[in-house]
Amino acid sequence: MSAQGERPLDARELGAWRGFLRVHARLVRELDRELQAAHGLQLHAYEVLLFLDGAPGGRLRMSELADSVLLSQSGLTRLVDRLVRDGLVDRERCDDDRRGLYARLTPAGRRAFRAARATHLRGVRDRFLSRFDEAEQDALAELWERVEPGASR
Amino acid sequence: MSAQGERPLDARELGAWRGFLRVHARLVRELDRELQAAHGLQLHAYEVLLFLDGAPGGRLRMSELADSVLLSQSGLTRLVDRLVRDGLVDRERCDDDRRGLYARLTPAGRRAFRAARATHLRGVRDRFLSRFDEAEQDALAELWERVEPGASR
DNA sequence: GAAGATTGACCCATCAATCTTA
DNA sequence: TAAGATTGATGGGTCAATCTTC
Repeated sequence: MSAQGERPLDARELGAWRGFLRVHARLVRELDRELQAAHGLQLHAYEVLLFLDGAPGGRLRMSELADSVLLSQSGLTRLVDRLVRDGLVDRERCDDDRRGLYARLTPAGRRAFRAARATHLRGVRDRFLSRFDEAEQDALAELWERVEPGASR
Repeated sequence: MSAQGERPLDARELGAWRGFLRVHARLVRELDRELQAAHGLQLHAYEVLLFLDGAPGGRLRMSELADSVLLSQSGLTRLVDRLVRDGLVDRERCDDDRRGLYARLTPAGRRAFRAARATHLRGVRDRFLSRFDEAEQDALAELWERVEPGASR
């Protein structure tokens, strides 16, 4: 592996690596704009709502959310600030551990998420998933697992 | 495709899509930190140097660079500002079209790139490419092409 | 003292407007 | 009038420091 470090990427390696970067950059940009245009929601905001929607009582601790969303703890705090400002989420002190806070979906947040979901699912399927058959989707997930165990969970 | 939009992602789709997002988020963060720690270079800055290093005369028009790097035109201007400030790049007016500017690698920029390259190549291979055999790398590149023609070029 | 969460300072990226040359 | 590039305003993200509760 030593001198390997010096050899530039060959065409095959470039295709696998740069392709990954380019596809990610374009897809995320497009999905973000699409969500923003249709529902005034950022992609990260959508993900927060998604996890809250799936959680019992529509609420989750800030620290749990931070683990799910691809964002730092403080980044999540700022994002939830905006969601609270927009009335999609509110905060609730934990009863058992008064250091902790829940972020909780409001009825308006639930509606916003449900509306945005159709747009987003269509976007992800049209631009990404529809390009692969089932075996290829499984293969991709398996590759992600190899790079980062738990990534596709 | 219509009602499809409403059906949440199944386990297979989730694995392929969320895995992609998670792996990208972690990899880019780690590679960026690594480059920053070892050479004071940001990942985007590395890419600029990479393209300049490969260009004849070590220089490229700003607009050409913006097409290669995953960055907006103005984002590139700011980044090159910083590289100029750090002495790794300088700017040169085009002779034939005086609206245009070249960004050109300085000797220090060339040295910085060569030094950073070993670190970065090792990082990309260790964390990503080494997880796949040659056939899998080809397969990945082919999948990226399907999502975005030219992505792996 | 450590964990959960927020805040202040700062960096980086984008959009729309602008300036210059073609 | 359009193309190449930069700039001002703004939004969003991170780190390190801080506050509160365990």
